[in-house]
Amino acid sequence: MKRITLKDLAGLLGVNTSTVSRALKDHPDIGVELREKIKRLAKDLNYHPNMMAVQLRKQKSNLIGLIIPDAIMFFFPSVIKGISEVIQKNNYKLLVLQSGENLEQEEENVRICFENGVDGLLITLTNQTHSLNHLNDLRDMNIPIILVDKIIEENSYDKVFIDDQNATEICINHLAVTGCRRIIGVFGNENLRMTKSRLDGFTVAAQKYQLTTEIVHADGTFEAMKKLSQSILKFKPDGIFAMSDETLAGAVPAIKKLGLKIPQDCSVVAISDGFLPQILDPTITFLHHDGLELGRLAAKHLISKLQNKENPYSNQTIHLPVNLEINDSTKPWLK
Amino acid sequence: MKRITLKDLAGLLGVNTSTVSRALKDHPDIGVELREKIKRLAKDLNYHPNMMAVQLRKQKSNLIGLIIPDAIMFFFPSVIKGISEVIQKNNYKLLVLQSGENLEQEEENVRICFENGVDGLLITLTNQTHSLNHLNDLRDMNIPIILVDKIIEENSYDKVFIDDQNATEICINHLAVTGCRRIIGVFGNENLRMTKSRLDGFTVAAQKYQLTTEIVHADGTFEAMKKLSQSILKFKPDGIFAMSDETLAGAVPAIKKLGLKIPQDCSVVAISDGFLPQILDPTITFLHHDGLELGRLAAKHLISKLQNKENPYSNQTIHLPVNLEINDSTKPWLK
DNA sequence: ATTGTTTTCGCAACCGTTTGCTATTGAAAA
DNA sequence: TTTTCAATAGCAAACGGTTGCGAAAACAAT
Repeated sequence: MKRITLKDLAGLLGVNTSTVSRALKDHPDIGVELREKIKRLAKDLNYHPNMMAVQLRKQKSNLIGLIIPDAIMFFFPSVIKGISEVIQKNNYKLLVLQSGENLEQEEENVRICFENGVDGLLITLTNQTHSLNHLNDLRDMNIPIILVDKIIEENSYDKVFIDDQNATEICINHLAVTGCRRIIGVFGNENLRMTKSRLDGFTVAAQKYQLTTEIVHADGTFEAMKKLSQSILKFKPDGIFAMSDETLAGAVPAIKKLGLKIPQDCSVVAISDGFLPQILDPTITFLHHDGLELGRLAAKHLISKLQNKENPYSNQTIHLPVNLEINDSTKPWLK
Repeated sequence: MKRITLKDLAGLLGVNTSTVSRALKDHPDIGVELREKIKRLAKDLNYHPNMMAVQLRKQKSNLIGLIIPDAIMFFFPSVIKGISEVIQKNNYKLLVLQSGENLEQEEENVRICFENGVDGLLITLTNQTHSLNHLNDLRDMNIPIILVDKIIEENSYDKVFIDDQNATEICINHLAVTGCRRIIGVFGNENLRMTKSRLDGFTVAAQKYQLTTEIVHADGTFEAMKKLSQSILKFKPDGIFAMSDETLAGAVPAIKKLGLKIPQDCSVVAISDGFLPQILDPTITFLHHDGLELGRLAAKHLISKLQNKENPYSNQTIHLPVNLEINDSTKPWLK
């Protein structure tokens, strides 16, 4: 079956397509009587506008591009959900592109966004992205772009992410005030800005509380587990900080395997999206790096830029508020 | 900055837009010399075709709609990833719409897909969806639609999901051959087709092995935990089957709380996407309901329909192959 | 009766590409 | 020299809407 078009409706009623177009959007130029007749027919024939045509004419796609490294990692599903929620509520549509931690794919994805005329872009950079030149085309067109979560410093785009240094300080603070003096920090890939910032927070807080510390860098869960095991044996910590879900997932088994009890023998605090710490036994105190809220915040910020036609590149840094979820004995996720 | 168009290029070179259009796609009608000149200019000026126009003209969007209840639930992130992978590899784009387990939102999302001229649709129905009438518009246009994972029986659309009954039988079989005789099955919302099928499998296998069984229905993790706790006290099982991640997440804490050891006092087997069973302590044997593969399979099926212009509504049922991951003592996810 | 003002609707251009057909060449074949 | 035929490039319609402007008719004011 062919799609019903404005022309079809116009032909059937012997009026001009422009009249139909206006009638359907309640333009006052069209008489009430005719207007109703047109709307009735449109409904009867189940007319739906062809958005490709609308978009072309209006030069607006109502499409938002979302480029992420990997839809499956701990954090991103919630981010997608948060973004999608806000986007849909504002009559935008979400084009989801995965880069698979691959810079070339990311560039390709940006190109796809450009060609499809996205009105705005939300992008979480891959770990390999060290320049933002591939965003230039979109920038030239004044299309708002927001860097989400994984960002790089040298740029003038808006960014939405948590204050990594502060978040880490809060975690270490908690360890310190609950009595820990010897703390191991488990960190991810040391080339990432995120890792560096959290490392900074770790160092600052450690100095403040005069803690004895040790640092473990690990790429991925398994490496974290192996390296931490050795480190624990040598260093004999009474507290461990995991900077991410990936490292936490390695840290907890390592601790258990050595026969240490959490938190009696060794406290654990992590920065996490929240699922893992509450599923582990025992549950772990964590600083909530809330993907859902981060997604919502980023999307809202983008939408407001779009609607208020603000300067698309205001170079703002928006920090997601964080809070510590003390979780040593309860399972609030079961509530 | 304005976007460079074919017209711009044509104007600059004093040729017709059709010439430029053909040159850029290596049409033999255009002389090699001119063709190269055009391509060079296009590259220099960083020309990108406007897909909205292309789509309108070609009446093809290369867009695939994905409608899911909730992007954050255990299973769906992997499904999204699998689909996205295959879709991108075939030069399609993914429009992701969430229904939030809400039928009206689902209908709205279908409408959005229709208006945006998706070339195909992948849809995981909400729990409230009991009819497929809202798909009629797309069906009338001969747009291929594939039901993924959550399906309903009464329809003639293609479906991709696991053989729930068989999967359950495999799980119960494993419990039986490892010596369990008294088994509790923990099931989700009893109105869902998926629950019914898994219940059927449970019953069939229980009969086959002459097991004594008990059934618990629970909506959500917390309810599963509460109901199962009581049930365990009364029934004294030596094996527990959880039909989903949601129920499993309730079952394991319930068992532990009663002081029972897994698997010494009570074996546990679940149908699961795989993350949770491998994160729990101890790790749980599970039948892998693989979202990643399911997504890939569904997407591939859709793409092949699109490319081969097959009958869009062949009413096929495609079952994802399943396999049991015996996981009582190892943590393969750390490998 | 004339002029002015609304109301109601049509005309046609436009958004950026694609594509069937035609027109203009120059060279090979007759 | 005339005919034939490629090779090359242009013309214009089409995709399905939107929108500025003008036209006709109806009504009010003078």
